[in-house]
Amino acid sequence: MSQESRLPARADDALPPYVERVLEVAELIPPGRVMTYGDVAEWLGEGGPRQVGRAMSLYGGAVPWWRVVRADGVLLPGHELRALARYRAEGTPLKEASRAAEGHLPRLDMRRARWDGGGHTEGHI
DNA sequence: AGCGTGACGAGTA
DNA sequence: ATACTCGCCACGC
Repeated sequence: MSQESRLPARADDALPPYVERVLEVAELIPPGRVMTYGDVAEWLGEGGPRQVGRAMSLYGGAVPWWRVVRADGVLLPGHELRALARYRAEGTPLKEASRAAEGHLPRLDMRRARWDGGGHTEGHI
């Protein structure tokens, strides 16, 4: 046929395959732990941190988005307080801001909070 | 087709 | 700790 029959594809049905994979990984992260965008990308074996970030920004609302974070532990801009409430409720390791940095929110203690998918690495869904 | 932008990351100064 | 550069890749204009 002349046109690649580019079907309209109902936007409310299936998300892009890559996005679905990203969201699944996000759901695997246990409470109290986090994974960086780069970790998720590496775990999937495809895409990069920015692609994971894009997927999360557009569709992350359906999963525990606060468990997918930046590698430097900075809280998600625009959602700092919402994320912080989650971390405190889950007991996620935080690094309190120093006195001198008053006004700054705490950052995640990546050394302790980072989760590598331990135990899950066999199935990858 | 180029160019700017972004829920990134690592490196350097 | 802050600022800036580069590499990365999908999107929108």
